[in-house]
Amino acid sequence: MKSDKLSSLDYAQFGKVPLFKTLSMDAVIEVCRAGEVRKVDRGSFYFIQGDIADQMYLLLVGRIKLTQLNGDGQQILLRVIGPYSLFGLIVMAQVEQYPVSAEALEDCTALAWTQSCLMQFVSRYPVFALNALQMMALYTQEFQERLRQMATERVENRLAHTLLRLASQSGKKVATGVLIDLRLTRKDLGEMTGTTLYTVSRLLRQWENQGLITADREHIIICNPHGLVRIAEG
Amino acid sequence: MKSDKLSSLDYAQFGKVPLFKTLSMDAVIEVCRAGEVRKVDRGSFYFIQGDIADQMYLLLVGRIKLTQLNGDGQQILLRVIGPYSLFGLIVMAQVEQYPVSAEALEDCTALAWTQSCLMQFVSRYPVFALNALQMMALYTQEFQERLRQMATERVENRLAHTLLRLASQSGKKVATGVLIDLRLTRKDLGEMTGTTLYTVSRLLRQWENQGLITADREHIIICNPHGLVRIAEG
DNA sequence: TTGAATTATTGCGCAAGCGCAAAGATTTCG
DNA sequence: CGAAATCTTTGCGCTTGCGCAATAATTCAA
Repeated sequence: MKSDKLSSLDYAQFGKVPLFKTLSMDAVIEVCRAGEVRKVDRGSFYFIQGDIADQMYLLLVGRIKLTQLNGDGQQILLRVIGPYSLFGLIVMAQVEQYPVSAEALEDCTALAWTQSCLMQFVSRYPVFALNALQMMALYTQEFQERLRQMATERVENRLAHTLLRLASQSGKKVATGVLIDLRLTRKDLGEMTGTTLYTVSRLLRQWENQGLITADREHIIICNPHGLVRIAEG
Repeated sequence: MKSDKLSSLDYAQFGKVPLFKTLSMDAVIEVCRAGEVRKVDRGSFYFIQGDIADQMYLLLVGRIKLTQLNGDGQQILLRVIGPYSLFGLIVMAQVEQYPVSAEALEDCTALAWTQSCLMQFVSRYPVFALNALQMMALYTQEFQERLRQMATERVENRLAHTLLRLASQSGKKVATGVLIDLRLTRKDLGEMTGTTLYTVSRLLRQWENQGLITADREHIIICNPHGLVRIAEG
């Protein structure tokens, strides 16, 4: 991992990061100046599940995949994030180890802060801790909800929910619908939904035949969101 | 729900609540004095999923079941808590609505604080927010883990995990093993594990025949934790 | 450009576990 | 105490969706 000091960046974007909410622009600039720039090549990891949790990151360029392994090598994909998203937030909660792995899907650039650095900012700007709490609460809610879906809903409902969530988190409007441009494989979608790549392939094909989506190899376009919602809701 | 002011209680116990970690005993007493005592009968609710989230609670007496519903009335059981556990922590994160329901399994007594009251304590004792963040991070981790288990493991593994988790959270040592004394029904266990009461019944019976557990109607005793771990790990 | 690697599709058989039904056990409450 | 309610067990048939295998399509790298 190469590292550097931050030189000149578009500070306007930083203000929109939820962790910095209600901070003055001066404070935001001060915080960002204190971060180290860290670059990681495609396929490499910012951290691996079980590593000592010592740094929190703000992604500037690229895409990151957050995954969790179990004992026998099976993994689930928890989320895929893009620029101006935080990862490793757990560091603010003073947890010992990262509970997930963060893999660069493309060549990535991120800002990194150490735990002690973050704690200094917390004592100077107390709203920092409350913002972090708010973000963590949203994660808890999301995972509770996904857990409930996993426990009570069938694969087709869950996959439809996954597509809709991805579309709302990072979908782009195009002529024929909403494009999910995350280069997710059938295996990735299976790991997000709790099923196999075979079942994902069969369902996507079926929905494509029904005109609900266009499932090109890596670009999925949702043509009929309403129809997909009906499937998601059972 | 009847309510009252706190009169005389065993303050020593309050010090052990994780949210109050590193607070002076004087501060703990001040915080607890500010809470209102709220009693709820067995079968009633402190709050229901979707209610405006206006109060955080510290359970003093009884047991509370936290559940989440989905659209068609199916529910999952997220956790069962006992005395000196917090619930409704989400209020500190300034989230609009409770994402779960809190049902009294027995006649219960709890201390309740309003959001504005909590925010005052946060500004006076900044470590409050960090402690809340830490607790919320532990929840996130637990739900991530349960999500992964739900997605990748089979029912028998998950049920064994559930029993082991319950034993470690609230098990009591008895002559023949570790007693889980939460009066959980087969349906409750099914809702925690993501399966049906039938499958729970069959598995418990099977494990009882193998001498791993004693599954009385409402008391489950784990006689052979090691054997159960082997099942949990596959 | 060509061969290797990765990803997607689809047929097929099978196992896990769902869920109805019926009977029995235990608890609750008037 | 006795009736109603709740909880548990177990047989049985059936559905979901897993997962191997073979093939095809696409991408990557040299």
